[in-house]
Amino acid sequence: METFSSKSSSSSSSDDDIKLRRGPWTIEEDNLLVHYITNHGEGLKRTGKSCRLRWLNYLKPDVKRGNLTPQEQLLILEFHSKLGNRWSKIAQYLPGRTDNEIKNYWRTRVQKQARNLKIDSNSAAFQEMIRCLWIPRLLQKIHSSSVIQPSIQSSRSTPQGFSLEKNNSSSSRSSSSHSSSIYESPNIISECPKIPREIGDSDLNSFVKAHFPFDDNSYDINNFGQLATGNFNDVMEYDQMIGDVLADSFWSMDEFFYQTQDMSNCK
DNA sequence: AAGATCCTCAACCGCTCCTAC
DNA sequence: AGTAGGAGCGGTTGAGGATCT
Repeated sequence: METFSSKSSSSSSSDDDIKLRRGPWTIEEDNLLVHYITNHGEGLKRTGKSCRLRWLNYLKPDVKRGNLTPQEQLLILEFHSKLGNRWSKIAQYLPGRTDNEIKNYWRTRVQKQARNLKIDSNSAAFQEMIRCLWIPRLLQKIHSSSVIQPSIQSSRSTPQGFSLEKNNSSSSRSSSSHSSSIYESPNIISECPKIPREIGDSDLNSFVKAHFPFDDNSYDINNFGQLATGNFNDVMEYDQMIGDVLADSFWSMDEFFYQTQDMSNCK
């Protein structure tokens, strides 16, 4: 009897995955293994576990390298809010990205911002900040790059049919049977508090306290930057003003802080 | 220029779950 | 039903590169 496991690996779970064989080894498999060891030797002084990890996280041909795109960052934020620290689950929605990579991104980028703000990254307040500040900015960034490079489209899809790229056509979006909530997210912008353009640090302090009631009020408003010197409907205008300095594929909240500081300098 | 500090990310650890026997 | 072993997962570590002083 031969059995197959449909249990997904950390890096992939699409329907066309090669099914892992389980159960007793067949003569053919034994011969294949003997042939392989005869030709290549036992070789490495590594455990199977270590080899597996090296393959999945680094050597596998479809592993993507390089910085996460704004789209990918958006997906991570979105799915983390739904799934929590279930990295392998989140990785299923980012083809070519490993659970390890996503986990590292969350710890080194997202949690870093929470530390800067002196708030708990698991707190409702931080989640709200991501929803109201970070995600809308990523959406604006994605939108502005799709204007610059409208040809960027991909048929690549995630296990549940989420398109990784923003669909420029509202009609085609509405025709999809799997419309992703992520790209409905621009509504977040209107749902979230508008931050007055002309606002001093002390006013900003009050504003943030009013709209983002942190558990710990000792957050450092200086690290929050001049974040609130405009509202988010102005971001595209700002992007045009400073040129396409964000044309590269990576964008982080750090840059967000720097940009907003620059923006206030330009006034 | 050099030492200190920070940051990133690949790899390891230990636990849980699943499967074969 | 119980046990052993392997796979997969999330948390953590540490080497090495980057940046700061």
